[in-house]
Amino acid sequence: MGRAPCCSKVGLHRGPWTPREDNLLVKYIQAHGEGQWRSLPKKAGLLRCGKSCRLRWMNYLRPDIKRGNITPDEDDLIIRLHALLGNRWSLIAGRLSGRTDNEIKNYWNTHLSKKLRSQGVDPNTHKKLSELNPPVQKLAAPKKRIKNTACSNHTKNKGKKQPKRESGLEREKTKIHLPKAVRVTSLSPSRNNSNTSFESCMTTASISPSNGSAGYRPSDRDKPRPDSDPDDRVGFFIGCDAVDLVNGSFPKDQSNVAASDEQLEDLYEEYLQLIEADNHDRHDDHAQLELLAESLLS
DNA sequence: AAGTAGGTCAACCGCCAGAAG
DNA sequence: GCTTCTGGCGGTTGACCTACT
Repeated sequence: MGRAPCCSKVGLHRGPWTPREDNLLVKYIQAHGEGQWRSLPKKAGLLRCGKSCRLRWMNYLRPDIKRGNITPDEDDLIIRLHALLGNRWSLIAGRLSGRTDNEIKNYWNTHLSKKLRSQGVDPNTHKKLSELNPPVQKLAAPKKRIKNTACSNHTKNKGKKQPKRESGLEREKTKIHLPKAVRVTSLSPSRNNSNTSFESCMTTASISPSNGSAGYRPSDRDKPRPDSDPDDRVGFFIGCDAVDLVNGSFPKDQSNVAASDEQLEDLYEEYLQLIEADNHDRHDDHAQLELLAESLLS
């Protein structure tokens, strides 16, 4: 059955988003919530494909997104999750609060795979290259550039397909710093449910610890993959992440759970402790991660 | 200073599963 | 039960950036 394109591309804007478009999208979602992506552009006054709007929101404009500054702990977690889950970027991103699958995927492709190669590890199999095919090691890319990663992501609007480069000031304008939020309501129990409004996301925004790294898990991403068990709804909150990593199990019914701010902060603390403990006890955690992977993939 | 090669990452594409009609 | 629609995912692209020559 042929599938109609998600939208007619005729007359629609493509390429990098302008600050104005971002603004329109954010304002619309603030007012009406996420969802209904197909009709959203028209209602919001955007000449964009709904899919493009969704992507822009999910990967860039969402208030709970943490951009750049991927910590060594996150590095390590990504590598180990990749070893267990493979290229299941959304699942991996789901274990890292505020990170998007796109960011993780890009980060993997541009940094981590090279890092692994330079360590003599095949990024696909996570096995020693020497065990697989010794000559391949020469593929390890030499680090030529010293990059200021502190602002590598969100301070640059590296417009794609832009006819002309924006000035530094102009680029800066597209940087949108919205308060981080923690979503505690499940998205889209049904397609017509627009209760997952921006407001509902924002009402719990204050629970993020001041370091700004706690928070929301992209709930939709937790939707079981087609090839995974229906019960594999992974942790809905970052706190659940901690629980998951520690126990290798998930709360049975998360869909309607709304943790209190205090609970979430506690759970986040637990998460941080886990990361710290991880440095001391990799073997135990690896076993826990394997349990996690099994539960995700079974 | 100019040219080049390679890195980065936002955005796009095609496909799929599940919901809705 | 079938068709269509919608949202989501992973892979890929390509404009832009920047270190190097």
